[in-house]
Amino acid sequence: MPELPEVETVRRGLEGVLVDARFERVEQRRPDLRFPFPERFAQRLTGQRIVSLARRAKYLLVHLEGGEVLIMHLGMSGRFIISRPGANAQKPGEFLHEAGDQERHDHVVFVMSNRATITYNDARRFGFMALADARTLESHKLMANLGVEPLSEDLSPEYLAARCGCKKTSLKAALLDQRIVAGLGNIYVCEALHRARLSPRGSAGKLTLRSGEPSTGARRLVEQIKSVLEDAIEAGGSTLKDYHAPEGDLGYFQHSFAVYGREGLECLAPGCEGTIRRIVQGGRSSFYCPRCQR
DNA sequence: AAGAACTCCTGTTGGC
DNA sequence: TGCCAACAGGAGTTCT
Repeated sequence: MPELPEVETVRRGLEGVLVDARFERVEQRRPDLRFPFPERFAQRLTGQRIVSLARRAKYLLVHLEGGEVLIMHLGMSGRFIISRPGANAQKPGEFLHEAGDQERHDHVVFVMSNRATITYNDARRFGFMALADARTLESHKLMANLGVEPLSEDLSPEYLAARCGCKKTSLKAALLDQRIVAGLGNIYVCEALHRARLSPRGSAGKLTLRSGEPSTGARRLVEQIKSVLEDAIEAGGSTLKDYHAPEGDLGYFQHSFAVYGREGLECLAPGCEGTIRRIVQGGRSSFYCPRCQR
């Protein structure tokens, strides 16, 4: 589910309860998520103090005092629920059915030294957790092939043109490729392409001029990738289905979608009177306006 | 060897 | 109301 803005929102929500606290008890309720948990997962975390909580692409990176890093990916449906003693006190018998239904997918429970409890819930189990040595984190197989962070200076028109220039694939597929730009997903690729007035069906190679310079489209695209991600983070991410930030706050960027999920509705670009279409690329929906996105 | 198709899993939604 | 197919924010693996 979560793309970069949602993961960043989760990171901010967890930072306050995690950093400087210790894992007092870790309850791993099944042997695997998408992949098996690391060997002795709970034992390796228990007693460790958390030094910092970072994000790389769609990964959360929990730096531990002992030199290991807990790497977590939320997949499509992963979420964290923070609870503190005394908060959300429920009357006996109230909401028991709903609580039980949700608990079915509570796969890991972290009990912290500050009394906060953080529960990882993931219905589809496409998420996963791994442990890595902090000294070699960059070369860990999950990190090694990631492309640039879209909100850093590393994502420039020159970089994007260089990485896409030789590609035969579509612009949509190139932007979803985490080895080129790390952290974009289906929603924000659709939205960034619309803001940049580029069709998802266009070829990635067109971002590069014959001279090797970035095209004007490439310059617009880089600018709009950054702006859509910044706007979404500002809004606390997007809430679809029942996703929410760890403290239960709902993001509201979904109200700002110009194309995603808007098939058949009017294009919101000023002066454009096109109609949003949905096509399938690589088995996934692309929403775009055939009139203003070329 | 790039690019597309397939795969994992469960829940929700929309059409009949 | 019920049933069933289509679809969902990801990405590693397997094909062509």
